[in-house]
Amino acid sequence: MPGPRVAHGTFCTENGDIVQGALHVADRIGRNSATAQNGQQDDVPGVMRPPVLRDRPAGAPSARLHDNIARGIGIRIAAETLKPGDLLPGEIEAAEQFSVSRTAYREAVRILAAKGMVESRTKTGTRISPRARWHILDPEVIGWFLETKPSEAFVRDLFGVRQMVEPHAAALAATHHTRRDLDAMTEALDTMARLQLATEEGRAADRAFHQAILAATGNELISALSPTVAAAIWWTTLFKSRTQQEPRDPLPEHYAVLNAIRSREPERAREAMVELVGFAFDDMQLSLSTDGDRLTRG
Amino acid sequence: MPGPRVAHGTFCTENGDIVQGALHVADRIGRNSATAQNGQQDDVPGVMRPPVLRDRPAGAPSARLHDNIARGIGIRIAAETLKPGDLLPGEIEAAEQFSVSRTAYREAVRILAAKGMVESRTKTGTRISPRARWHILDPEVIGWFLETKPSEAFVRDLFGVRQMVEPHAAALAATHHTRRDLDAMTEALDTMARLQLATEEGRAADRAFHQAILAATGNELISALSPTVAAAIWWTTLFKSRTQQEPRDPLPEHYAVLNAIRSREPERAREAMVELVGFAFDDMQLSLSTDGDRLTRG
DNA sequence: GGATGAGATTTGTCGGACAATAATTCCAAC
DNA sequence: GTTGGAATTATTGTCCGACAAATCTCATCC
Repeated sequence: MPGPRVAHGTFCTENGDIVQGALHVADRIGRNSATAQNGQQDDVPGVMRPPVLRDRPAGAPSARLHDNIARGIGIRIAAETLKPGDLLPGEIEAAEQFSVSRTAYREAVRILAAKGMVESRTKTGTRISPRARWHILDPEVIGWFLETKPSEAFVRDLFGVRQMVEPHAAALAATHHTRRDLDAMTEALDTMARLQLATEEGRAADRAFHQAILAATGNELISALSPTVAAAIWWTTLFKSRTQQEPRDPLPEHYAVLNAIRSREPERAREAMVELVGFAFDDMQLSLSTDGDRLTRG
Repeated sequence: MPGPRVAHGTFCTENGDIVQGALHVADRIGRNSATAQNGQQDDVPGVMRPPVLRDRPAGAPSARLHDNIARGIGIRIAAETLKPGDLLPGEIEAAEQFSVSRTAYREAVRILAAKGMVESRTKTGTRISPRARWHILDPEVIGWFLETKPSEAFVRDLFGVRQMVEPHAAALAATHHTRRDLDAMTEALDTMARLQLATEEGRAADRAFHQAILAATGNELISALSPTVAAAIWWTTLFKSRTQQEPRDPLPEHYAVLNAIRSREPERAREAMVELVGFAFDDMQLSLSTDGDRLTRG
């Protein structure tokens, strides 16, 4: 084998860049001892707290090796530490870097492949797929994008989806909603009013409100966009509460939407939602312009 | 172990239903001999031809065991042969039914889990997730749904997405499109005009046209809805060409959209697309009402 | 110069083993 | 009888080592 082989413990990008030790997920400090230490925080450099896009109730099965590895690689792909076209190390070497068996590493790769982010071929190896193939609407993938500081373009795209989806969904919800849907919206909005957006619970209620609207469309495909919408909301509300000293009260717009839906007026619901998303869009742009790169601070 | 144990070669649903031998994917007739026989058709009962939602050029890596198994189970879930809450057999038993190793079967399960369709827990086993958790916008999942006769509700939901996405996208494309985008749209439409929708190539050009519009929005999240839109188009055009003796010429609406986008008139593009989707919606409902259950015929 | 074949490298698959986890059962104590 | 807790046990999670299959590379031959 001629030519200088890449040193152990490194990832090699297509351009020849070397990512030093970029890939080691929470070394499993002695697999026999220390079962009690539930290391929640996987230390990925420069990440924000994991967004709660989907509430896993109690038994969080996130302790599985392959899930953690898939997440670790997925975040690095989202953060463009690993770029499309880059080749991952061979399975034996990669497994060693993560200190896991080849089996576990392979299952992680299967997860990433299922999300369109990598592609494996014999002899060729496993390489990062072109961005257009990523299943970027996949809840977990979106979560990985939010783990690092998302690009401005990504945040704008997220809001592009909101602007497209939510007014339409509000109109549909106005005509299609059931009693149960309305209850969910009402309860979510009441909790949001009670707890405000300063608390994580309050923000969760905000997301739940919007999710309830998508669900009320009666269209399960539209409802499947909830995580995407939630991601946009999560991002905005997080930074709004950080950057604005006196954030505008978002409740009036929300109740306007709810009331229009309750009284089954599609057009009014659409318009109210357009206005709500418009306000959120302004907040988002404010966050983008003012916040700079303070995003990664603990 | 008291009580009658489920016989070998069966899947057991939650209600106690037994699915006889429902799960055997293309038994790999002697893994040493007969490499030449590329068994393209996985024999799943009552399926239509696999839709070409994403064109895999040449090296179709579909020969992999875990992909086939994931696909087989995914289709059965989509077809509701396996229902949410149902428990899959244990890994050893399931692997035996597919005549593969536990490793290969497990990788298949990881794929399905990555798409939100199953959930594995120790001791509990692997069970089908509630429908709301399925990543139903995932291209492969949509493909699995189209493999069997989709429910009317699903087809309507697909069109609900078209009605929401495409007019908005057309308007965005009118303002955001680049020269390259316009070329792609024009070429696709010209091919469609030349080959008509009777040929698969012509239908592919139709899908390519709509995909180009989504891409021209410049929003990669909206663009990620291409497979969903394509699925709706695929379904309609397939049955329109079967059921209608003299299908209406779809080209005028298409060129109306293209011209509006080319001249950068968002509102006109939106309206033209509303009309186009409206026509398609009518065709879809016609197919649903007239075609009945002739769908699965070879 | 192009086609062809041998070799080497990488993923794909196999089989068996043990660990970790949690549902179940059973026993004991109240 | 009920409740609490410990032992049992079934199931997934992980590891290891080996071989098969595919295909890229390169040398060879026509």
